[in-house]
Amino acid sequence: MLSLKKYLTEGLLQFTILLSLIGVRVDVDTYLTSQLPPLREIILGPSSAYTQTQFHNLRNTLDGYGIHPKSIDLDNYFTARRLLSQVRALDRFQVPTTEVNAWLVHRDPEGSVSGSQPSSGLALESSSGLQDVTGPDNGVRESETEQGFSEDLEDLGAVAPPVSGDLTKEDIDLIDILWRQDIDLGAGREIFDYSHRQKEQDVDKELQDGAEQEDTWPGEGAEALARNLLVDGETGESFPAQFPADISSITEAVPSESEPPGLQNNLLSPLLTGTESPFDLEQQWQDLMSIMEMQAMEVNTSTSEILYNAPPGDPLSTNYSLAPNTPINQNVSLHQASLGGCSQDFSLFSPEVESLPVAGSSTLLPLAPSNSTSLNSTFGSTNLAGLFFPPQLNGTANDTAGPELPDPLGGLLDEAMLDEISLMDLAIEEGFNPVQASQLEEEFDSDSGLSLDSSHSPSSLSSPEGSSSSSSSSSSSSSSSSSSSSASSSASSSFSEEGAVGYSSDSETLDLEEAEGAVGYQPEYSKFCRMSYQDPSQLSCLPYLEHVGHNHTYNMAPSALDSADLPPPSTVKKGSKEKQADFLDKQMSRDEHRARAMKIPFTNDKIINLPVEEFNELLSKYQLSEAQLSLIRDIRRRGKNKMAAQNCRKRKLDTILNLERDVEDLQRDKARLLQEKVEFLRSLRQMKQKVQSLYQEVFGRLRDENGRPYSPSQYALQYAGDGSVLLIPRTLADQQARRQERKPKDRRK
DNA sequence: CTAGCATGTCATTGT
DNA sequence: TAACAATGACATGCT
Repeated sequence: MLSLKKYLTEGLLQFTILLSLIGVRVDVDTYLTSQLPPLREIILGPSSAYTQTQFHNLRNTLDGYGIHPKSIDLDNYFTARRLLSQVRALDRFQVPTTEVNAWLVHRDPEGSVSGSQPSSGLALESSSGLQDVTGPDNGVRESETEQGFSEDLEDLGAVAPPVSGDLTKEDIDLIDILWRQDIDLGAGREIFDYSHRQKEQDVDKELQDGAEQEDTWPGEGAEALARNLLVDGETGESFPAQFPADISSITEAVPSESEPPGLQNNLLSPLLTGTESPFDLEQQWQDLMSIMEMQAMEVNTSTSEILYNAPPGDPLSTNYSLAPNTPINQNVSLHQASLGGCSQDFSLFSPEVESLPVAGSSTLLPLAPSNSTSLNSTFGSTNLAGLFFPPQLNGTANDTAGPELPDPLGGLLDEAMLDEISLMDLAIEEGFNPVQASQLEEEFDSDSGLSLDSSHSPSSLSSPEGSSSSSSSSSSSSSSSSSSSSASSSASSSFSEEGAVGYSSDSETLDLEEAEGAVGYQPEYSKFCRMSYQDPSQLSCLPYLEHVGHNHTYNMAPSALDSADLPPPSTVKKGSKEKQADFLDKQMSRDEHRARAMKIPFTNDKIINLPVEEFNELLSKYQLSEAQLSLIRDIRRRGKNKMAAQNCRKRKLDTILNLERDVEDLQRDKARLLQEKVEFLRSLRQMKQKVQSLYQEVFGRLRDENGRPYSPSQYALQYAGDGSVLLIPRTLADQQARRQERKPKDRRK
């Protein structure tokens, strides 16, 4: 199936590429949607399920990773994989590459070379560069999910150098021009065809056109482009072929002049979260497209070889007018900005991203604080710094609060803020990982953001819960956590009790219930097969017990029981009877064998499940030897203990599952609380800022008896407990601040 | 052949 | 105290 899919996909893509190269535009999506639903599914993978399947299939082919044959954990497995990919999608550029490739394929025939070419190259380079930088930075990438991609990157690095000048086909000269422009701009060809290279090893044997590809790298690259157009290199996710249309329209909207260096990079970075999310890939793509369109129309400035080697802060400071409030760290390179921010920063995805269509020039802002590993630096880069840190300590004091204006609130605010920051850092260290943090920040910055509860924490995802419910279905069906175990166990135990109270038919239902509980097949099977099993052996001598069976066949497959049951004993030949007997012997437990050997006149089932009184009564009816009695007692003890062990294990499992669920709930709560905390911190920040501005305003208007303003270095406003404000000398204010600092510390001790 | 797993069994403890 | 449930520990068989 996999090979078929791959073959179809690759073949179709190749065909499309060829058509595109000769100027025929092919809208694959049309064909797929209208004619070949199966193909569409194969190639496009419209649903997340398909995406997952593709993903795993691809993974299997890429690195041989396979799913364990046991399918119990499939749900969790898929969910975990999907979640991992989601989370890690934050620091990856995958779709942009695809997008640009697609554009190239469709753009070439039109002959417009210069206009959008830089943008494509930039996008590609930025994506690859980001990937490269991201790889080592993110520990999460160590997981299997990322291995394939890392390999891709390695391949990308190891790919043969660009073979510019090897052109052998005239009809793709134009493409080569484009590519060389990209190279001039810093984008290597290998960037474009690495995915092809990677796939080439798998596919070329089937494609039979390896020679052509090797001779002409542009064709090869274009093919790779077209492949990327539809099938993602890493996850196997497929993208609708209509993207090229959108992209071409977008690129047409881009001014012919090159774009500012940071634009592409920055433009794409906010999309990272959305583009790879398998939830609604197409929708997100459209969002992406709209954003890109807006940016492309708004920004029409200079070119961009700086994209990769951009001087730190250059794009930020030169091409964009930054809002005074926006956190900008000009020491941050673009690479780091996009990457580090994704993985580590709270404010990478700040409201500016959300409002990007409105203010496209501010899209770079979120990138700024990427170097900061804590809120400390992030805050420090804002004009709030004056509030949070004493001016004398904050070298990058903001404009509003000059160094000559000491902060009277410094003592209180600083400590409070530092505590908060340390708490935040602690929270991060405690497991609220940077990705979560950044997403959390993003979320509370934008109301429309994904809910942390539903997407950020793997354990807190709603879908995983749904899938994990399969594993915990038993627990979920049995009411709440602590009571569930007892409930589930009481289900089986109650049956046994019922069976014990009233025997005869009840005991049979008891068996059936147990059997059902143990393996989950229909009780009738065991019931009947027990009877037939007993026939040939001891029941022949004790025909009146024929209707009584034992329940030690609970783990027998129903089909086997059924087949053993079906042939009527009278019509079966002796050979088959012997076989049946052997089969019976094999199916019988040790105690049953012993009981048979000891000529115990009743079944183990009775021995085990009869109430004590009836059991004793039964024993009294027969003249049994001491050995027989001992064996019967052992059988009863072992049988009861066996059921008890089963119940115990079931209970244990339920407990574990419930604990697992509780952990998930707690993690969800933790994430929610952290989110609330961030929101509180934010509001606190705003309030402090307000207070600070008010303070400055009031202080600035104060005049001494001579009409001169008070020096902020000598005087400070002191807030009294009754709400009044006093103007006191700075030294006094500092002393009071120190006292207030000490007090809480002393309390802590 | 070994590891891991499921299940049975025993010993012990608590009810 | 008898009966039994619960459970840890170990044995056994299977994959």
